[in-house]
Amino acid sequence: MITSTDILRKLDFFTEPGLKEELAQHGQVASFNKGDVIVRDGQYVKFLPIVLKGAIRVFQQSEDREILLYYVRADETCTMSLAAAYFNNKSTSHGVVTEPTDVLIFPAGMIEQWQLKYPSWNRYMMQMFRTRYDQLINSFQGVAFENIDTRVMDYLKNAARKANNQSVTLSHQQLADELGTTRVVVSRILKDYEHQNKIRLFRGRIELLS
Amino acid sequence: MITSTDILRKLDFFTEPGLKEELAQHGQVASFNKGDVIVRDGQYVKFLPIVLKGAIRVFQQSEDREILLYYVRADETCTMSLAAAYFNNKSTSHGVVTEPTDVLIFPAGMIEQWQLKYPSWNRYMMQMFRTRYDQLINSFQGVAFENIDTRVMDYLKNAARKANNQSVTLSHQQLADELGTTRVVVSRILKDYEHQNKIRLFRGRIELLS
DNA sequence: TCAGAACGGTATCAAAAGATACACAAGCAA
DNA sequence: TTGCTTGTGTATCTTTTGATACCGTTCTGA
Repeated sequence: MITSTDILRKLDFFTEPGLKEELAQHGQVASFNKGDVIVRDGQYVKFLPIVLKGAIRVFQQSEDREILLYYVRADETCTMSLAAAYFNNKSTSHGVVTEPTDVLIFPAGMIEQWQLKYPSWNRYMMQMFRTRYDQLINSFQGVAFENIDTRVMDYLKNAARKANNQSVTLSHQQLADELGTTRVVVSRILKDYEHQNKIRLFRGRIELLS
Repeated sequence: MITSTDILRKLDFFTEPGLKEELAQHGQVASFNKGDVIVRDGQYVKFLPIVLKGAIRVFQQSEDREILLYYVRADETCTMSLAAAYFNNKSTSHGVVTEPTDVLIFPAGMIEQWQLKYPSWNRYMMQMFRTRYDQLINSFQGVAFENIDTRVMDYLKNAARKANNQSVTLSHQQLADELGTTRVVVSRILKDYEHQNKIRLFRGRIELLS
């Protein structure tokens, strides 16, 4: 079980003691399992989450297509929720937990109060907005200018680097979803890469060579 | 000539008298002409601009391609500059004036101070971040899921609506740049639309019918 | 152990969009 | 006027990607 002491130790980029106290006081820890839906399109956002452990996949959906915005990982918050909560708007995206996840949630109203009191809170928000925006630009650049084979390889290398492991556990379908294309296309490209000895394919797993 | 009184009257979503005073005190009005470069990739951002009149085109460039992020128009600020200024980073994008433009600029350092003093300043920043992010998602959706012919028509309708005019002054090349494609493709599509009696083409001008 | 789901391989076809090339017209400056 | 630049029309060809269909394999739960 996570205690408030843990929280204070963990979120140490919040430097003001007062802010830490408020985080512990107004915040509540909630745990979720893979598949749990944290935010839904059309729902009002009353609480802002900061992920302590795990990951939330945030995406938008329109008919059959979906567009991946970002993952919220440890120490991060969801800027879509932040904006929606701040303006008391409905969410325009979905947030789904992809692995066992602990989240610190607190009432939307705190956001505005903390802005006026705690510089490190402002830094945090600015940092989050900037990171998300950069990420989105990156994805955009990818979709606009790179061929899918390149994007597949970029994704794999990135995933391998993050996991610190040459082996990426992922099905072709999942990979297709991440890149906004179809399974057949991904399978085709992966097979090519395998023939070029750049990767090796297993069921549900892709291994990077070199 | 724009006076400080003008500024106070214009930016009336800044509700605190103190903030208005500071805007007038620390801010300077600068005028630019079409083609002037306000921000350059790689440059440090020491001043934050708020556009009073006109428009700045903000985009990123990589080799031959460019990606349009947004236009900064009256009452708006450039979130890329805002983030860069706040963190004392170099800019990663270009800002070019596309029509005669007046800008209120003030030192980057004010941003953090105002966050702690003026709620309406915080609202303003949040609003800008949200708007830019939504716009980028929209463009992304377009590029990812719409065919170019649809995007061309969307762009034209949008431009016509904004200008409150069925006639859009724009060359095929410019339109191609906005959409991140090539002139030939745009010409082809426009010709099709003309044959379908949806538009009429002139040199440097496109007229929407219906 | 058996059925069904999830996973992956592959072939065929079609559509979308980029690349290239060339022609001509309109506008502009010397 | 002449020559240069900008804008536009159009044809041809190729590449990339998506759509569809069908197959076998592996895994999992009843």
